[in-house]
Amino acid sequence: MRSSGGSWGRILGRSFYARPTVEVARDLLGCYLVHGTRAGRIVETEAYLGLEDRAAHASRGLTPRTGVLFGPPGHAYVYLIYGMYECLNLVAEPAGTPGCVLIRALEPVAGLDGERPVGPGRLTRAMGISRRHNGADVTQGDLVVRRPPHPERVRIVTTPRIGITHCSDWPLRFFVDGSRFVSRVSTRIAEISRNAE
DNA sequence: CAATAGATCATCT
DNA sequence: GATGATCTATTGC
Repeated sequence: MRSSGGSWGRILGRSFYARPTVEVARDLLGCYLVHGTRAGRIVETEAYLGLEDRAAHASRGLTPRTGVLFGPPGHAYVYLIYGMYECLNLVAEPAGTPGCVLIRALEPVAGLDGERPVGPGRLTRAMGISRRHNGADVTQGDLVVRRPPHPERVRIVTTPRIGITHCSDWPLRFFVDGSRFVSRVSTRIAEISRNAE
C-alpha cells in the first residue's frame, strides 16, 4: 500500500477536518482508520463542540489537557477515561475553534486479530492507539484516516450521544444504518438520512 | 433480558 | 476530593 493509491484510499488532508464538527463526524463514516498494519472502517462517531457543549471537554476552556482541541484540525486527541480506557478523537474546525469527533466503533478490516473494535475504549485497545498519540498529526505518519476511492453510499442514523450527563438530548451521534459493528443500536433515533458520496 | 457495582486514575475544583 | 465521552461481571426478574 502506497500513500496515494493504497487499497484503502487517499489520506484525508487538513481541509477535510477544517470544517464544522458535525459535518466531519458524518463524513468520517465509511472511512478507514489505519494504524500501521491495522485498519478498521469507521461506522460510529459522535461530535463534541465548543464552549456551549457542556458534555465536551472544550467547554471547560483552554487547559493543559484541552489545548489540542483548540489547536489546528487533523490532529488526534486521546485521553484516559475512568482510569482505564483511552478514547480517540479527531480535532475538527479551524485552529482556534474547538471541536472534535469521538470515534466510537469500527468494522474490522485488517490486523485486528479477532479483537472487536466496538466501543470507544475497546477500539483504541484493538488498534494499539494510546495517549502517546495525543496531539499526533493524522494527515501523515503511522496513524491516518483514508477515504475509499468509491465510498459506499449508506444511510446515516442520528441519535443522542451515549454515556454523558450534560446535553444528553443533543442529536450528535451518527452511525451507519444496519452495521453489525455499532456499540448500541437501541437508542431513540432522531433522524435517518443519506450521506453525500 | 435489565440494572447495578466495581475497577482505577488524570484532571480540575 | 469528586468526577467521568467505559467496560465487564454479576445479580435479579
